[in-house]
This record gives sequence, structure tokens and C-alpha cells, in this order.
Amino acid sequence: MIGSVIKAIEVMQAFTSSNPVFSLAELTRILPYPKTTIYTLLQTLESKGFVEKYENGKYSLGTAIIPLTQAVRINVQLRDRAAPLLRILSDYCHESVYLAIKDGDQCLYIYAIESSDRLLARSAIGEVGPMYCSSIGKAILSFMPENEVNSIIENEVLVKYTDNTITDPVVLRKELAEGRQKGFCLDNSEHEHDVYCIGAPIFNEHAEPIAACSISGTDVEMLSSKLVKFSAVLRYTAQEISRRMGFIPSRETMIWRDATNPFL
Amino acid sequence: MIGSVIKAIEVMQAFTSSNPVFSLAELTRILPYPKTTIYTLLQTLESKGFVEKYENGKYSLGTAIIPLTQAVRINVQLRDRAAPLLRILSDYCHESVYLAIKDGDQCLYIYAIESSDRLLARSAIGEVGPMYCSSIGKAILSFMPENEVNSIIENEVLVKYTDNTITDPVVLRKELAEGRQKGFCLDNSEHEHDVYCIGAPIFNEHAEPIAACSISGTDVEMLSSKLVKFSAVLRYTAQEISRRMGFIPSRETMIWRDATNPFL
DNA sequence: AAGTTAGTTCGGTATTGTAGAATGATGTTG
DNA sequence: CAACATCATTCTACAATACCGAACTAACTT
Repeated sequence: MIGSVIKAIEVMQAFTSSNPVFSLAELTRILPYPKTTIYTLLQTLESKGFVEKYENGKYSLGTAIIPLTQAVRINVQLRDRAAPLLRILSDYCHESVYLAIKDGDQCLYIYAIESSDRLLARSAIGEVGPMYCSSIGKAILSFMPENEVNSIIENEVLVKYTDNTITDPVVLRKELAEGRQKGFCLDNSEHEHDVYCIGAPIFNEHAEPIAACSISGTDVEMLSSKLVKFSAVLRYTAQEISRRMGFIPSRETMIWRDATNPFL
Repeated sequence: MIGSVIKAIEVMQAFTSSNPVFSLAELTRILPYPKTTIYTLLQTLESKGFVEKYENGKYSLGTAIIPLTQAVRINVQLRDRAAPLLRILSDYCHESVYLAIKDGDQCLYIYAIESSDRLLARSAIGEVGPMYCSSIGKAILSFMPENEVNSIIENEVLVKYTDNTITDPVVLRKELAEGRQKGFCLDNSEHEHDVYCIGAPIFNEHAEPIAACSISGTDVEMLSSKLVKFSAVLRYTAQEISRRMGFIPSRETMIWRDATNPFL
């Protein structure tokens, strides 16, 4: 374990989308290292383009980080395989489509096809979010071993983001059981107001739920009149992505192509 | 300058999308450092999620890199401001839309809205490409100071990717002059076969061309019947993005809204 | 079974990262 | 306008620790 590398990473991770600019002094307040240590770290990172220095002496993360993402394993192995299928899904549904993985106790969004009515300015890629109140997170949880689900649900305060957020572990567990049976989970505006989602899990070759994809919209019809059609194509998409990850669906749970399926 | 941090970065940058997996031995062949040095660097990076270790002992880049991109300055300052405008542009044109910045002598793609007929599986975000044979690159070059243009054109071999690639500096310079006058540049399948693009430059508050956006399609109509309409809305989009970057367009070059403009 | 290659552990040395203090630059307040 | 405060940067000296050779183990090859 090389201390200076650890510290360099901690310096980079101090920067966030809501706080993307720091002066040296501000960083010394955040991090438990002396000024000069952080100073030389910043200079080193700057020489490689990992941080940039503003005119006014402030620092932010540099562009050299962006090309690295193309080589990240999950992007090569999962995103690049899933992208064409998600494209078809998005064209069929005319709604935003997301791909996120389980990253520790959270979901990490690694791909998005955002439809025009998504008003959020920022790209979701790279964002992390809670598992218990998103369709993606619940879809992953619903197929995880019970003890792991417990450790995620119980080691975390279930924050009530909206009126619909499920904060009762009993209710949540019931919904996960239901999701496991149906093969998909919903987000009835449980995280953001007026955002409705359907999420379906993606499995790896060991049949572990490592990720999920979702259809997301601002129309509540998503969970009523459109649900049957959308959930079917979403589950099929997730299954085909899983297949490309080496997963072999069982005969009972397999989803077949039919007339309502755009993947004919 | 901290040596171990430099080395750690060099280790990470050894991974690419075409070569995303390495064993320790392979890395020692690529990098001029002893086995044990690279070994401890990998272990350190792994502890922070910056590299991941496969079952078979091989290494690849880890997911912890992905959230960092949300805090990268250019993504906060430019991408997040440009995204809604590019969304409108894409909806209007029904074509793929790209945003790339000048990064040294190359273009770095930082945002993309890919339309359904884009068959490429991979996301372009994070990719780098040459400036002299893309509409984005030429759009940036066309507004750069002459000496900087020279250093890019002359220090680089102009590879002939397709039959249409311009490899003659004289022809290229003439086209850049034309682009500067018109306010946009074309890519007539000069980099990839059957890909046609229109690119327009984006300026910062100092009126420097720091980036460009483009409309990209597989239909040659892009450069004929659709050109007038598309180039107008593209230029307007680029201007409005520039404005959000602090650029103040001059009265002569300003593009006004009109009936063919979706931004009414 | 011998040989080759790769991953990992170990330990001594010398490099070099670290942090205190001092300096210079900038901005702020009375 | 001066006195003060804050911040970035330079310098220096010591001690920590990164570094790398060598040794060891495991897996695979011939």
C-alpha cells in the first residue's frame, strides 16, 4: 500500500459534481494532511492532466480522467454489450432508459439514453443513488441473497425522499419478494417527484444480479396502462443482456419473443 | 512531483478500450518499472476500486473511476450546460449529436446523443480522435490562431483513413479558411466510411474555440439537401452554448432565430 | 521430472515524500 | 493607508517508506 497514491486518490475523490472546485486551503480543511503534502500531490496530478488549475489558483478535476472510462471493465464487459439492446428498447418505448450496476450498497449509473422529456440538465452517467427506492436498485435487491439484502437495508437509514418512499423494511421486503416473482420492480415516484420507473435485473454467468436496466418517465401511465407492454420488453431486454454476460436463463423463467416484442 | 503517483497514473493509462485487461507480467513488459513496484501499485489502486482483479489474476480498471467524471471541470462547465441544447438539436434533426473538446492535438468526445441508426455498439464518450479529418476538429481548427494550427497540422502525419481524407495541408488550410467564413465545417466521410457530419465551434469567454458540436449521420443527404437547414440550427446551438460559456457574439456573426429554427 | 513463467513475500537501502517553518503574494479590515 | 489575515509557494532536514533485487511458491510446459 503506497501512501502517496492513497492520498492522491483521496484528493481526487474530494471533488464532486456539487463541489467541483477547491482551493488548496479548502482541500487542507477537508483532508487530514498537511498543506504541502496536498500541494505536491496536486502538482503531480496536474502534470498528468488529472487536475486542472484555474486562473485564480483553484483546482478541479482534469480531462485526463475521461478517456480512462472507456477502459473500465464494467464499461467494456457490460455497457458496450448492453448499449445496442437498450437502444432498441428506448426506440420502442420512447422513454429514457438507464443501465446501472450494484456498487457496494449503492447503484452506479453507467449508461443512459435520455429521451427529450427528461428535463434534467446533467448526464446521469457516473451518478450514484440508493438501492431501496429506485426500480433498478430494487430489481437488483430482489434477486440478492437474503443476508446481503439485510446488510444493505439495515445498515442504512431509509430516507424518505418523497411521500411514496418506502421506509418500512417490512413493506420493502414484501415488495422485493413480489418483484422477484414478477421479474421486475417499480419506482412509483419514490426517489424523485413525478418520476416513474420499471426496472429489471441483469445477471452474470453465476446468476448473480449484478446490474439492472430501467425505463423511466414522467408519466404515471408508466405504472398502469403501459406497464404490461413495457415490463415485458424490459424483462426481455434484461434477459438478453444477461445472456451476453454468460447467463443461461432457466426454462421456467425464460421470456420468449412474441407479437408485443420489438425484438422480433 | 511524487514518483509513485506518476507511476500509478501510468499504470492506469496503460489500460485502453482495445486492451482493457492485463496480467502483472504483461504490465511489467509495457512499463519500465520492476515487477514488485507495479505489483504494489496495483494493490494500492485495487484497494480504492481504481483497478479490479479478475478471478484469473488479471487486472482491469475499476468502477471507482466512473463517478469521478461527474466532477471533471469540463463536464460541469461545458457538458452540463450544453446537454439540454444538444437534446433539442437532436430531436429536431433526428440524427446523432456529439460534443467534443480540443484536448492537446486531438478531440476528446465528452457527450453524445446517439440516434437509433448509429450502429456502433460503443459509447463515444471518452474517445479521442484526430482533428484534421472530423467536422468537430476542423470546426475548432478553423477558428484557432494560425501558428497553433500549423503546429497541429505539421507535427502530425495526416493519415488517409478513407478515400476522402484530406492529407494535403494546402487543401486542408483552404477548407479551414472556408469553414471560418461559413461558421461550420463538414466531414464528408473523411474519417469513417459512410459517416457524414457537420460541426460548429464553441467559444469560451475569451472567444477561443475550445470545443465543437456536430450532427452526424450515415446519409449523404446530410451534406446536400439537409445542409442548409441543419447547419443553421447547428450554428445556432453552438452559439447558444458559447453564450452559456460567457462568450459574447459579435453583431456581425450573430445568428438570429427564424422560422427554420427549432429554438423559437 | 526438469524447466519455464508468473505471482507473491521479504528485507535492506537509499531515495524521497513529509511537514514545519519561512517567504512572498494577495486580499481584507479597521 | 497601515496592519492584519489568509493563502500559495519555496526551502530544508529528517524519517518514513517506496523501491527493487532476491528468494519462494505455484502453475503450466516440454
